[in-house]
Amino acid sequence: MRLDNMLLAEGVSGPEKGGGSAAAAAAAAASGGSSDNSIEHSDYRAKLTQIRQIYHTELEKYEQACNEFTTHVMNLLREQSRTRPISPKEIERMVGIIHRKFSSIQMQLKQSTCEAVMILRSRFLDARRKRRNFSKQATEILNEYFYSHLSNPYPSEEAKEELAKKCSITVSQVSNWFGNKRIRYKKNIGKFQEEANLYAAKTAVTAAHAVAAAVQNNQTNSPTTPNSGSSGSFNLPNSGDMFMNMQSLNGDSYQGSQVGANVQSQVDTLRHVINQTGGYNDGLGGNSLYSPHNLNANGGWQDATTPSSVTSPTEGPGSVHSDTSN
DNA sequence: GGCTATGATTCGCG
DNA sequence: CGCGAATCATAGCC
Repeated sequence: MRLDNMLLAEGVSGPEKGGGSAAAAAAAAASGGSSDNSIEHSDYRAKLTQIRQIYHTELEKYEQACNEFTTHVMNLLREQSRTRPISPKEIERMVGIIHRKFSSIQMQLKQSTCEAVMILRSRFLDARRKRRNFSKQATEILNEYFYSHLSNPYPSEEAKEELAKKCSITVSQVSNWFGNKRIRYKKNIGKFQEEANLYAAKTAVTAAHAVAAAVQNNQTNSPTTPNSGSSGSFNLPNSGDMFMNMQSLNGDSYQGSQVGANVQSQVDTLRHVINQTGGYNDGLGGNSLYSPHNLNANGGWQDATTPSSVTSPTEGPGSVHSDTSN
């Protein structure tokens, strides 16, 4: 019945140890997915093997006991047959009773084995149980990308792969990370300000000089439209660089012509840097070009359409307590 | 032990 | 299908 099927599927019953491990591996692979983490799987397999061994030894024991008991009863009946007549029917009936009893015991064994397997599966296959924080290096790389693409923190499939490779995590983990990051950043920009500054400064070191000229040009050329500088509306137009959109690839592989494409993101970087240098932190007044507050206001990707519960418990994101280090 | 940070999952939406 | 939002469950810190 069903128990049998399940045990067979899990590689517990069925072929013995020789092919058993293969069956177990197949089961693990089938349920777990790809050959992602061999460590987990080998662990899982080991545990499964253990269960299988217990199951088989118990099963054997029961069978043996059943046989012994049957022969014992038979002997008893034979002895009794000397004193009273015993029909073959009666013997058959006795044997039947014994077998039924033992098979019900076997049933219980199977059931408990199934339970054990289920627990094992939930323990090992539920990824949430084995959550591990990414390495410091990995989060650093991810953060670098995130903050240097703050205007559009949606890495392309290629970029995700690249990041995944760099961080030695899977692409879906990268997606998860960015999903979490975006939402958590948006939820409380103030909390991430420090981090943003940190990474912005870090990337700025490498990127700023490459783009600074371009940005300055951009700004000096259009002093009348500060909003264009604020670049808040990343989600939309971005007109220019949308067409060239090549900001992905490696995040910082710019070949001459790409500079334009990267300007947008670099503006973010610079904004943070400027912020850090304490230039505009008092901009709360309203015309602060680069305050994240402003950024928030003009509907970027983090356009918080639901200000309801946010009401930043901390000070507003605008009040960046820049450590006035300069 | 409670708290926060964080990775993963789930669900609804377009 | 990718994303946002809510949620779960563990890690790590005090």
